[in-house]
Amino acid sequence: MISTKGRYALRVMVDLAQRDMDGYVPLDEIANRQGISKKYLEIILKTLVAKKLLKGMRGKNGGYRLTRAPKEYTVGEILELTEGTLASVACLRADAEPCGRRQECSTLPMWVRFDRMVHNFFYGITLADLVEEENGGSMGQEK
Amino acid sequence: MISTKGRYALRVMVDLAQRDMDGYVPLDEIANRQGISKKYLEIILKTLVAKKLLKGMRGKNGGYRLTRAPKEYTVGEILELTEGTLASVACLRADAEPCGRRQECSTLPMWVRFDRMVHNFFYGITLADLVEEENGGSMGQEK
DNA sequence: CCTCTAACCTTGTATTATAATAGGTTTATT
DNA sequence: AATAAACCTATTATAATACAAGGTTAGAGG
Repeated sequence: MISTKGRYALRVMVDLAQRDMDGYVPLDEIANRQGISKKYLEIILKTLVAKKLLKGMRGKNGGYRLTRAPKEYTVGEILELTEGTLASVACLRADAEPCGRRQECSTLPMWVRFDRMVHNFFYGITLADLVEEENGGSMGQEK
Repeated sequence: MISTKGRYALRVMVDLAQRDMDGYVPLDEIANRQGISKKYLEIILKTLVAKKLLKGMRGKNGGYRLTRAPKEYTVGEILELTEGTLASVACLRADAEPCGRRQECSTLPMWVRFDRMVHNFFYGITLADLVEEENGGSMGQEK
């Protein structure tokens, strides 16, 4: 399950993508609009700033803004960053200790296929897609 | 992330599917073969027995066995049962309290699509598929 | 009938993650 | 100088995960 961390991060990114690029949007405003705890959001945004997905500006007229165009962000990178990993099982995490049952595991091939599918799904969607979708665009080609 | 509960359950089910249908396989044997804590497995198998995916038999020559043919089990039902839900986000769980932001949520449509994809993936694989896969069968049509 | 085996049942517990809250410090702007 | 807002450090309540311990019940075989 994707936790609130990743989901909130995504919603904030879409929120920022919707209010243009010029000017900073203060956390207070985002938190109120999205109905998310201000203090909790602060923690989440700190990560996004650290990883350069957002730029933070202090003082009056300060706030946060995107560092790239919406279509240059994939949902995958945002989730992976905030959730720590997108891996569906522990043994497929990047930091996993090698599993001795790799060769004989009856389920590993399935998990690998699943992981690939998930990765392709999330890395195939950009922030711009989500903004459009909300504006009534029929983003996708269900498959 | 799928926890050990679901992953172990799956591995046990495949294990049982491999040792034919006649006779019961004791937990001790499964736990040793799979390298899983016996006591923890007990808890997991209890659920599977309660939901009639397995039959348990006490006493000498007792153990566990499948109640159906391997191809009559989907991976989806096994995971959903042991994990509690397959939903990728809290607001899509069956027991979720209705979210007031449903209409305006910029990410919900994406989560719905993702959920559908995950559901189709896991409900499209049977125990029999996993057994074959392990025996060198090239189960699938990568897409 | 007695013993053994193995499922079943109840309880406890260490560790970790989640989802925050509280309060102080620094840096821009007016 | 005052104010706004990001930034930083620490704490915490709740829940889930992944077990472990020990006792109870029900079949099978001698």
